[in-house]
This record gives sequence, structure tokens and C-alpha cells, in this order.
Amino acid sequence: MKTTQAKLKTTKKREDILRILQEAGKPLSAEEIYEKRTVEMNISTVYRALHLLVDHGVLEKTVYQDGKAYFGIPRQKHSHHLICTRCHAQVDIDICPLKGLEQDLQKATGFTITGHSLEFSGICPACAGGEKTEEKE
Amino acid sequence: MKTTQAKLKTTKKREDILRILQEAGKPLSAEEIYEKRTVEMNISTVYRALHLLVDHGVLEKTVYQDGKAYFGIPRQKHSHHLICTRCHAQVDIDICPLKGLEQDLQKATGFTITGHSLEFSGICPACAGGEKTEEKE
DNA sequence: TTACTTGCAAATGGTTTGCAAAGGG
DNA sequence: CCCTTTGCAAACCATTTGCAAGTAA
Repeated sequence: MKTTQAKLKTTKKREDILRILQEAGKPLSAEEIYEKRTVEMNISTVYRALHLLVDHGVLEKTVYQDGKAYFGIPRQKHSHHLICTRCHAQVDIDICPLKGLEQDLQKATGFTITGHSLEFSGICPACAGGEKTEEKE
Repeated sequence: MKTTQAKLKTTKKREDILRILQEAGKPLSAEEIYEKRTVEMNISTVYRALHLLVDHGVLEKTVYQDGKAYFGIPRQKHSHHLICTRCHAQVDIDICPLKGLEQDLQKATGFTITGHSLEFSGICPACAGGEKTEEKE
């Protein structure tokens, strides 16, 4: 449980991870990054690199409703998602109505707000209309 | 992966779980519920009951940034949290600015929005001021 | 040279499951 | 009675860690 200190060394593996996230343009899970890897590396190396990068402010970590952690490059197209709880279809939401609220919260609580996570869930039109799910009632 | 169907039976254990959540007045993790239990029951029973109740719309499940799932009684004091990333102090936020946005989203995407998860993170005054954390730079 | 990095395998922690016994309607 | 519920122990999955060997600076 340490905080930013050790100097990060530039390695092929870390560059690969950063490149992957850069190209993805959206947060990815450790597993997804691992699958896209170009350089040979162990999954535990991916996890260690990601956490180190988060500690150094290079990356941002967010836990989605699927229970997994996703890592992304900060302020890179800040957006949220609306996910269908049946088929998992995902829609990106570009507007974020929380900037103002964060300001108010800082004043009200004295906290220095560093971020937020927001995710909407629902049923997509396809699943709601035609019964396109595995099973029904 | 089934959806609401089997008839739920009323058992001492399920009543205990519901009572605990009722009294807590806020979402709790399976582990927390298990610790507060009054009736003898296995942790797996807690998990099974919780999921069944979620499937029947009696409870709502939300994964927090700590990676754990929390279960709560719907619309019961709908609120969000602001959590200090250093000491984990938690502040409840009662206002929820998303109702309107959900309406818009439904229209724009055609999804039937069933819920959302929102969590703010930051550094609390105590941690920001005095270095009250385990270690520093 | 000297930390910082990595691979490997084993350990965690939260959650799920198979199966047979117990219990609610 | 029949079907749901429960306990137990084992299985799972995402993530973490100890340790010895490898490597950037």
C-alpha cells in the first residue's frame, strides 16, 4: 500500500501496455490488455505495471458493474456507459453532468475530488422487444 | 442465468437478511450481512438469497469501487458516496442529479433504464492536511 | 552496480456451484 | 408430497504475492 515513489523504468512491456490503451481509446481490463499484447509477458506483469502506472498518475482505474477493474488514460474522452443487463450491449454517453456537482461537493465536504465513476444499466430495445435472450419466463 | 420465475418461499434466513438491510438503511455487502445475522446460516445461503431477491426485484445490486457487490432495498434513501482514496472515509451524498438525465437517455437510446451507479473519489480534508496516511513520499 | 522488473507458481478474497439432506406450502 | 432451500466442501475467477533470476539506468 505505497504511494508514488519508486522511479518507473521504461520497459518494452510497459510501452506495449500504454500503446494498447492509447489505441483502444477507452478503458480496458487487465485481461483484455493481456490478450492484445504484442510483447511476451505474464499476466501478473500486466497487473503490476497497471497498478504502478495508476500510482504514478499515468493511468486511471475504475471498477465496472461486472466486478472487474478497467484501466484507461486519464481525460481521454471522458464518458460513461449505459449497459444492457441482458445482452451487455454498451452505449457510450458523452455528456457528463457531474462537473458542477463536483464543485459543489468540494465546497460542501472539503474533499479534493479526484474523480468519479458512473454507469447506467437497463434493457436495450432489442432485448425488450423481441425475446433475444437465452430464456424467458 | 434465469429470470424471475420460481416462487420465493419465506424462510427465517431470508427474513433475517431483509430485516438487516431494512435496519441498515443502506446497501451492505454479503459479508456484512453475514456478520450481522441473527439466524444461523451459511455464507453461500446469503449469496443465494441475495441473488434470488435481486432477480425478483426485491433488492438491488451494485458493485462499488472496492470491487465488492452491495445489496440494498430499492429507492430506500437513494444516495451516492464520496470516498477518500487514502483513509476510506465515506460521505453520503443525498442529492442525485441523474433523474433528468435518465429520462433523456431513455429517449435517446431506447433503453429502459433500470438504474445507475455513481461514486466519487477524492482526498478528505484530514488526509490532505496533516499527513495522516501510513507513509508518504 | 543497484535498484527496479519479471516469470512462475502458489496464495488470496469474493462469489458460485454440485450434491444430498432438510424444510416450506 | 413436491419443489425450493440449505449446508458443506470444492470450484471459480480476478487479482496479488514471494522469491529467485533478469535488466534498465
